[in-house]
Amino acid sequence: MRRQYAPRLSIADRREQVLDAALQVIVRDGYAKVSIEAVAREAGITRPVVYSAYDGLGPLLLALLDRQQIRAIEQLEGLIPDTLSPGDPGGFALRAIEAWMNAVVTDPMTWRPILTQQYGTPEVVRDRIEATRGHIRQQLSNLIFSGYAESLPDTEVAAHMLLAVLEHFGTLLLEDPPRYEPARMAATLARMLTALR
Amino acid sequence: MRRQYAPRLSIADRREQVLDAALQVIVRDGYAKVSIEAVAREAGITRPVVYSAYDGLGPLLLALLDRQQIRAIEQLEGLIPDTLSPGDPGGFALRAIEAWMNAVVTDPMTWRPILTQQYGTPEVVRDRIEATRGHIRQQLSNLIFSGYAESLPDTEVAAHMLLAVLEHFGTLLLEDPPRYEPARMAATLARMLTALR
DNA sequence: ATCCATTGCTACACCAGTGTAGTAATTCCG
DNA sequence: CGGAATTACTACACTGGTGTAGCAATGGAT
Repeated sequence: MRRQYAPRLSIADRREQVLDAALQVIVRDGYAKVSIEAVAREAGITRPVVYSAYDGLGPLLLALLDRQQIRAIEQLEGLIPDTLSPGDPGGFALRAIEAWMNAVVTDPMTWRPILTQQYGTPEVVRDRIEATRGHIRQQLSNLIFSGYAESLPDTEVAAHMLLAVLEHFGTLLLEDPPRYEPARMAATLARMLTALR
Repeated sequence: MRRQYAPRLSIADRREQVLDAALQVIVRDGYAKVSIEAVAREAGITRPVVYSAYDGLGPLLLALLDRQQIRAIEQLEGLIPDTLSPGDPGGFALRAIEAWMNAVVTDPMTWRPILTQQYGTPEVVRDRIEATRGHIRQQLSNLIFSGYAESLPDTEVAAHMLLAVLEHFGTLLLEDPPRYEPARMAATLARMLTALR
C-alpha cells in the first residue's frame, strides 16, 4: 500500500510549507519535540522532501527564525516613538504598550517562540535574537533618555528593566487563559512611568 | 576488557551522586541533553546503576527539582522582609536586591536552571518552578502593599513586574562575563522604588 | 582466608530519529 | 496522447537512547 503522493510544489512553496509545519509543531509541542521526522509528519510529506528544502534541522530552524524575526520586527515598526511628546506624560506610553500587547495576542504563533524560548541548539540563533533585543533596547534607552533623564540617569539599565517587563507581560498574555487584561498591565506600567517624571 | 568498578555506595549516597551528575549535565548542556545515559556517563557509572537509584528520567528530575528547590528557597529565606520600615525608603530594598544578586553569582549551579528557561525543559519542572514563583510573587505583593499602596494600587501586577526585573537581573549576572555590576542594577531599581513613594 | 550477599557490569532486544540511494508516480510539453 | 523530466516515496544502514536479565567483582562477616 503505497502512500498517496503529496502535491508537487516549487522549492519556494515547499520551504514555506515546511516552515509552517515546523512552527506548528513548536507552538503545539514545544522545541523538545521538533525533528525532521515530526516536521515531515506535520506537513504530510516524507523526510526526503524536507531534506530537499533544507539541509537539516539546524538550517531549517534558522530559516524559520529569519522569517519569524522579520514578521516580528514588522509588527514592532512604528510602535516605539523617537521621543516622548513633553505634554503627554503617560498617554503615549500607554497606547504603545497596549499596541504591543495587542500584537502579541493577535499573532501568538509569531511571538510565542520569541518570548517563551531561547533556541538552545545553535549558538548563532540565540545570538541573533539577543542582537535584535539589543536593538530594541537601544531604542527604548533613547526614549528613556528623552523623557526620564533626571529620574533615571542610567538609561541602559532602565531599558533592560523596561524590556524585561514588556516581555513578561507578553508571556502572561500567551498563557491559556491569559492571566490579566492588557489594559490592566499597561495601566500599572504607565502609572509607574508617570510617577517618575 | 572489563571496565573498572565504580565504588560501591549506599543507595542514599548513590542518589546524591546521580542528582549531582544530572545537575552538571543540565547546567552544561541544557535539559535537552539530559538522559539516563548522559547522567550515567557523567557520574562514571552504568545505566543499570542509575536505574537502581531512580525509576527513570521523570522521577530523577523530580527528585532533583525537590533538592534544588529547597536549596533555592533556603537562599531566599529572610531576603524578603514582611513589611517595609517606614523610615527607610530605598535602603532596605537596595540591600535585599544586592543580597539576592549575590546569591545568584555565588551559586550559579542552583540558579541557572531556574532563571534561564532552557530548550526542552520538561513540563513538570516548569510547572513546579512556576508554582514557587507564584509564592515569591505573593510575598512581593504583600511587600508592595505595605509600602506602595497609593502609588501602585494593583499590587498583583506590580509584583509581576518586580519579579520579572529581578529575574532579568539574575540572568544578566549569569552571562559570561556579567554585563553589569550588581550595585549598578540595584541602584536603578532602588531609585525607581524611591521615586514611587 | 574464604564465603556469599551485595552491588555494579555486560549484553541484548527494542524504539525513534537521521541521512541517502534507488525507485515510482506525476506532470508538462512536444 | 505519450514519453522525458521532475518530484515524491520506499527502504536501508546507522546512531543513540531505553529498560532488563543475567553474570561477575567486591568487601564485610565468619
